[in-house]
Amino acid sequence: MNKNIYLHIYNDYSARIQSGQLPAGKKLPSESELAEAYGTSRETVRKALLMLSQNGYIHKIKGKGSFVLDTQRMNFPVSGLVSFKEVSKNLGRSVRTIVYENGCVPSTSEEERRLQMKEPGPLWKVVRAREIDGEKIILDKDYFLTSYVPSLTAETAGNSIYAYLEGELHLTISYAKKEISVEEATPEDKLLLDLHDYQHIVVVRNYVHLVDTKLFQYTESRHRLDKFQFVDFARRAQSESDL
Amino acid sequence: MNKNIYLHIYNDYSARIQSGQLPAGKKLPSESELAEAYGTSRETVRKALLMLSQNGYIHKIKGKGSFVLDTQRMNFPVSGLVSFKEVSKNLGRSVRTIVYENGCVPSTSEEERRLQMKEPGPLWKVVRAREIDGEKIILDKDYFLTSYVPSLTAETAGNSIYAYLEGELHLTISYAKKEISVEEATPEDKLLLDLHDYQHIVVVRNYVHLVDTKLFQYTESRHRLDKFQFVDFARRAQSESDL
DNA sequence: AAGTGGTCTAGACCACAGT
DNA sequence: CTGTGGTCTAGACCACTTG
Repeated sequence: MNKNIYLHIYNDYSARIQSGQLPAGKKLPSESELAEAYGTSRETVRKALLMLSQNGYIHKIKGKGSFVLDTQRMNFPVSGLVSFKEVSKNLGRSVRTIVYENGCVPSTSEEERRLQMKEPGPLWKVVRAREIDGEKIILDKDYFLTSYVPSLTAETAGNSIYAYLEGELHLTISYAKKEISVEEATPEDKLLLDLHDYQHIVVVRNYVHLVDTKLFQYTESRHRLDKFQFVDFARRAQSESDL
Repeated sequence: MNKNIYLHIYNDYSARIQSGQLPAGKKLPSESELAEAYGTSRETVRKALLMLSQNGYIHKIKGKGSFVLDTQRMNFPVSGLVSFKEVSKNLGRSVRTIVYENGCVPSTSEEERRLQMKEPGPLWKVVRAREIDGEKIILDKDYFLTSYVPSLTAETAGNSIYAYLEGELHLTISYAKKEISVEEATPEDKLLLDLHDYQHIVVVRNYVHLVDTKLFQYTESRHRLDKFQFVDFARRAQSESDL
């Protein structure tokens, strides 16, 4: 068992910090001590600590040590890909998913542009509303290239599509670009969501790429203004030329 | 000259990729080749490639190599700290800064909460509007703990505060938490910005920490709805327990 | 001076791609 | 089989912090 020791260390400490077992400000063992404790080398420990640092769990200070950050106040480090992050900020609420549409459709010109399609073709389209505490707050519109995702069952659409893509189809998602903007609410928004009198809506566009760098999914997540929140944790760049 | 070789490699390649000299899809030399070319070891090369990958410049595929990503379409990798990122999405526009307020004020209870102050005290407060193409689009409200920033000149407030903090005061910014939400426009927003008839405003709250993990600055950036855009580049997490 | 993290080395073995 | 990136090792020297 000498594989992915750094992930093991990372999981150990991220769990202990998230659970509050290690409180904010607490000093971690030194890198040498951790190396010995896990029976590994210092560089491997450093790899785990780098990840903890980049994900907002700890903070390293040269000459002093590594310290637990206040993750409670941080909510949690976002900038992630995982689908429901924006929603599940406050857990312990009743969440329900309503599937409005789930099937294969011909592409529109806008969808071709979003998915960088060279010519019109079929798309798998899923439209779902997320209901929280009895109000339909979020409209999720997902588009998949049929070459990767031939079809989705209604049951899958009602649950986590990501789990299906990775677990069943073995598609490996690699990276994504996310754009957040505010736009005028469309008639569709007003029809499918409980928008009250809001005239605008927060649009989160997600362009999802596979390991072969191919764009395979485009997702539009449309949030009611008052319920939207996005949290981002950012470290200062080390390089000068990074703008 | 054997220090920060990995930064050197990173700067070389990020520059070449941003300039378009290395086009999207181009394969980089292998890690061994790069190690020899730069007269260093493979692990050092890997450190540079990891940074390039995390900042959205390249993409690594096991068994195949490292490939340049389409950074044009990416706009640029955000999740940064640099102040004007949200604004400067489209460059080449006339941008002007109007300083409304720049001085020391007693703290309000909300400000004490934002800055985690235990008791009331003086704050350095800067209020500025950003005018783009003749319209005041963004209202920036910055608060600094006077223990770190005793004062700012009007000239500094008109330019980049960050450059002053790091260059002159030698404060090293380490990390920040950013929160994006949409709120009702205040009378102050309507007075100081060209809001048209928009009743809501996008609020970006920034909590900035120094290397000693102390929170020293709180910034509120209030954007007119229609001009707001946030772009984020996210890599898929390697760990399972990351939610 | 002792302890800490930051950087670097020169190897090694593995898993995966392509031939 | 060869070449690629992914992981790991057991050292080394440096810069910084603290006593």
